[in-house]
Amino acid sequence: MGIKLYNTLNRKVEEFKPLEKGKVKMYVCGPTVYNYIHIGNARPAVVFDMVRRYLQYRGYEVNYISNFTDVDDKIIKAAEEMGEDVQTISERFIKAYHEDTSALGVKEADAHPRVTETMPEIISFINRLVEKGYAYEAGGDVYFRTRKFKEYGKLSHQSVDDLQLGTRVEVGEKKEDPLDFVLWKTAKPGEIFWESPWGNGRPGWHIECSAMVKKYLGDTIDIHAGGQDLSFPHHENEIAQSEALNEKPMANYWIHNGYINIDNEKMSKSLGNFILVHDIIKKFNPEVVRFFIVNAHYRSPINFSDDQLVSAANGLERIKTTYSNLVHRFKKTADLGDGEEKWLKEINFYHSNFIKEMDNDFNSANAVAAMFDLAKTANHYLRENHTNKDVLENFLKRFDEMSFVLGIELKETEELLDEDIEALIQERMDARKNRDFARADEIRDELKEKNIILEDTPQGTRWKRV
RNA sequence: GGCGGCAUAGCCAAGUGGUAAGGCCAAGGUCUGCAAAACCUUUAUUCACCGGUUCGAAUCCGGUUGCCGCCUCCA
Repeated sequence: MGIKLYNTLNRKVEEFKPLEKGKVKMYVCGPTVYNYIHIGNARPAVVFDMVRRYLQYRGYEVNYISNFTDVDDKIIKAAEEMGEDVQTISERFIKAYHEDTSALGVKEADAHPRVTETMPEIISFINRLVEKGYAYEAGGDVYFRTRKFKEYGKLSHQSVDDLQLGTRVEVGEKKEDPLDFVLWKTAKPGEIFWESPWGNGRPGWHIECSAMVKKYLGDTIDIHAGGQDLSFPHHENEIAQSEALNEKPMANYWIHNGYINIDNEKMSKSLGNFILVHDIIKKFNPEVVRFFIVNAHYRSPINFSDDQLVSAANGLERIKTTYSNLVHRFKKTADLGDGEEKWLKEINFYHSNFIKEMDNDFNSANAVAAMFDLAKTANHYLRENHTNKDVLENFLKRFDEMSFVLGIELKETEELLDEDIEALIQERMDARKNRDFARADEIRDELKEKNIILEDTPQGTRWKRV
């Protein structure tokens, strides 16, 4: 049994077969950097990071590329408004992007190419499209001749004639056909520009991804990913550009994540109903935000609200508590418990459920359910008077694997107690032995004020910071 | 107008032909010196509605209603 995934190209769940055995070439469309990212932008970063982690966990070597659009109309506009130059703006928000996504447990891509650093490849790409007759220059702009690419619409399953009905034709348009889209835009006076065979200008939005994919991964890649709203026109245009030039499929699998909604409406900048990652992680632990995201299937729309995050926080806390209880017990256990086989079998059962669910189009919602099942089983085991180190270790190992794939850290940061606090815990233990519960409770309250929670167990008192 | 998605308990969310996962919240109980944590029990005879196919449907087909998205920048 291998990995299956839903391919937007044919709207079917198919078996994943990489181009090269054991290797995956993956490209994820990244952000235009003119603002902090909101939760909706964070979703693809998180879910495709999870996809990558899972592929790695399943033994694939993943080459993962994600771009930054660091020059385009919106950044130029933002630069004008803020009275700064384009590069200052994009640098600032690239840095912010890395801070926000890394807080959410997203690992860096193998490369984060930027438009401004890919200019020669972009220009050469356009040039070759012009040579092949797929593109034409018009008044300093260069356009892609959409109708010439016969398979246009194959990703979004639209026919060019239906598309045309919805296309707005602007006054003064230089295009031969309303469906044509821009590859190179001539610079207006005062705007940032690069020199090209067609005069000073900058690339259109779609061409960068085609050029970057070719540069970093080659003509055909395994997985191309992005938000659902990119499937048209962005990904459709990428396909047209790349396949017109390379005459090979651009990607074998196209995967798209669903939206994050607020009150059942798409979170978007224009509606003004967005929540910045930057802000929400001041209110909630970032891993709670990540847990909330992976708790749903990546293609389902999810509604975002504080209540949902509270619910996610409580659920995550349960798993983390179980994990630290396992660690505590592991440290205290020296004896051997009975019935290893039975427990190992259960651990194995839930672990293979986890794999089975992730194999099935990365169904992390069910994978998380398997993790909860494992937690329940672990809690059952922890009620045993005698535990076996081997069994405890197996629980921990499986939790570690799941936590790697989902990108949720279960390990507590090792913080040593101050000597004073250590002494207080010891004093309380003595007081309890002497049945001086008033003093014992006093100490517990005192520590609670310092955000240290004590829990008494047959194996001694364990503590945690909250 | 074209293309597509969704509707499952108080809330969230899996399940796409075999008799409703999981989480949160709530109530009761067990354990505990008291707590905490945990465990147990209870919580949808039912999956928007109406028909149909089938031995059998939340799942397939037809229709109805409501909500959402893409077709223009958007993750």
